[in-house]
Amino acid sequence: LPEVETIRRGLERKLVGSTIVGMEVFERRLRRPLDVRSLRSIVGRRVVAVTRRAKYLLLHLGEGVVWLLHLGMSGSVVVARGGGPRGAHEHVRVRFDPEAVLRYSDPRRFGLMRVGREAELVELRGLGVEPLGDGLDASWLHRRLRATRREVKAALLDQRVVAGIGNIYASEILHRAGVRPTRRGVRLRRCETERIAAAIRNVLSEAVERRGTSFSDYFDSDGVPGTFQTVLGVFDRAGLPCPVCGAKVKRRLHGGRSSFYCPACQK
DNA sequence: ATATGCACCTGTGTGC
DNA sequence: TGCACACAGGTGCATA
Repeated sequence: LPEVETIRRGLERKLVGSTIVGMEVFERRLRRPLDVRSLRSIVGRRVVAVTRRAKYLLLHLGEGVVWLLHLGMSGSVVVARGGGPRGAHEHVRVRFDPEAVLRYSDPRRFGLMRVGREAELVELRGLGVEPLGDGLDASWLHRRLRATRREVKAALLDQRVVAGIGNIYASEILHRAGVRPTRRGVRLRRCETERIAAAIRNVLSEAVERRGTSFSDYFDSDGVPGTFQTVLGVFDRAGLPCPVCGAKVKRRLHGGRSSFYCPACQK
């Protein structure tokens, strides 16, 4: 979410008020094949607003038409003045007036791009509350987490509960809250769910301020990396000391995804 | 409801 | 240098 929000702000600044004047599709095989005809239908429309829902970007084009983008694991969107040759994994290029070029690249092709009416975008159905909005109230989160026997890390990654927490931030949030990723929701105490609720807001808003976490692929719509990787407490730090207590950070796999935690700070 | 595994892809790092 | 393997920021589906 912090990465997507950073890109949203860049697109808002650069594209609101601009008109789409051209589109080239180089590769249609994303997670779902691109529907080139409906994509091309946005040529001639103007960007009215750029919003975000969970990890989806919505470019509002007037009359209820929305251009929906998801960056998957490795996607990027860069907006610049000029074009240049096609990038190695550049799949779509869109030209705007006044002069701007948006380049959508995605090496792993797990991303998504489609056009539709907002109410009809099935991808947005069933998403949970926005973690930086008003919906994330501590009492509500307590009830939701206590209502499940799942591990709390799995519950935080479930986009139907809180929409937008990814694997980096799930580990960071639980470290900040002092709760092990393997704890069952139903076993959490009130004070713990309160700390989790506060950590969700604090970790995500700090990561937004730092313009996201950059390891290798991610950069914003100016091509600039984020800086949250410099303040990570546990993520990708297996064997290194916990910055809070100095104990060695551990890594474990559940369901094919890594969790990182401090065995001393997190109970 | 939940857990698990796998599928979709390419790139990178590691150990041999 | 080549090779095999594990793993990577996400989501969706099939199966128990």
